[in-house]
Amino acid sequence: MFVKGGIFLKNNNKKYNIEYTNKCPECSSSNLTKDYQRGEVVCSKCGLVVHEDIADHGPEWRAFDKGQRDKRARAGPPTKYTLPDKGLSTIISTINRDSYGSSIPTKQRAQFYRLRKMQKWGRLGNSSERSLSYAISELNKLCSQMNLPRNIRERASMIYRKAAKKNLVRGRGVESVVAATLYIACRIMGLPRTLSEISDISGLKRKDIGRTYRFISRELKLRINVPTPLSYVSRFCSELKLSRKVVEKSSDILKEVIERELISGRGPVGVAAAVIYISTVLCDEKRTQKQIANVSGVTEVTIRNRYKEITEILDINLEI
DNA sequence: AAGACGAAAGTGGTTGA
DNA sequence: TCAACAACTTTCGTCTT
Repeated sequence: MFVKGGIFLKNNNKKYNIEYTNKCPECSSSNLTKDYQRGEVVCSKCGLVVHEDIADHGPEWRAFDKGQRDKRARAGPPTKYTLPDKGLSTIISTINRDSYGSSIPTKQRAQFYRLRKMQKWGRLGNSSERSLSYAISELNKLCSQMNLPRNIRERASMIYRKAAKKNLVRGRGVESVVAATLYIACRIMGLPRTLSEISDISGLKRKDIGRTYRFISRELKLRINVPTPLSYVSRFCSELKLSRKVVEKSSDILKEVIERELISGRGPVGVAAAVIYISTVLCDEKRTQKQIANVSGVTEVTIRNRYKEITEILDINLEI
């Protein structure tokens, strides 16, 4: 056990090791960058995503002197949208002691037992709250299977709450709304996942998730930007175990592609896949179209079509 | 044998009348 | 609401390495 800012971290925790050793397992460079917004630790030398889903253990505010700190400090953890009651509930303790620490007489213990039971019922009593807690457990399942950082989880459940409040879940199935809110949260936080990825893991149909996603974003008037191909590049590259060089090459090519307006109307995932393919060939770290197709979820044909267009217009020669 | 290529037909979403 | 349309997928035969 180690202590950091009053928080105990377990020794066997993988996150702990990475954050504290600060060495890349691939090239053992100590130049790791933490990106709390993306929830990733990236090696600046080789581009390996050393760890995803890092948590920010610090408070969400900053204080510059003792006065400010005292003013802002408060009891308890920050509120969490992933708990059904946002972590704000009062719970009758199971320890049979009063506020002075002396034990409660046996006579009254039965009474406290009944109180606890009734409070439990009351907390998760009505059906909307029960379905909310079901939705959140589904969300947590999905997120951990997809290795998504905490902030996306929080954002997704925030959106789900809004949807539930507006009665948008009814008749749509909790699972598909959960998947859709997760999809939205990923895009808002700049870590887009494709509909196919979420569909594969949740076991729901891509079409259904897509339809629910459009419905929810329209009804809640969410303004969601179209993801740029760039937001997929680093993730796909790290899944393909490609070096930093390829990532940089890809974003260089992508810049030109965007300038020449080669992406209008094209699916961003296909463009990202094609650019990565080109970069792997140019950087002598070639991956087959099939490998790239597998991680990106578009077909080889699409990669071919995109990369033909791109190489033609940008005058890139892939021979030799 | 594996990878790349491209033609052709099919699918699902968007758009505009 | 419906047809036209572009992007993308699936399938498959052919060529190259």
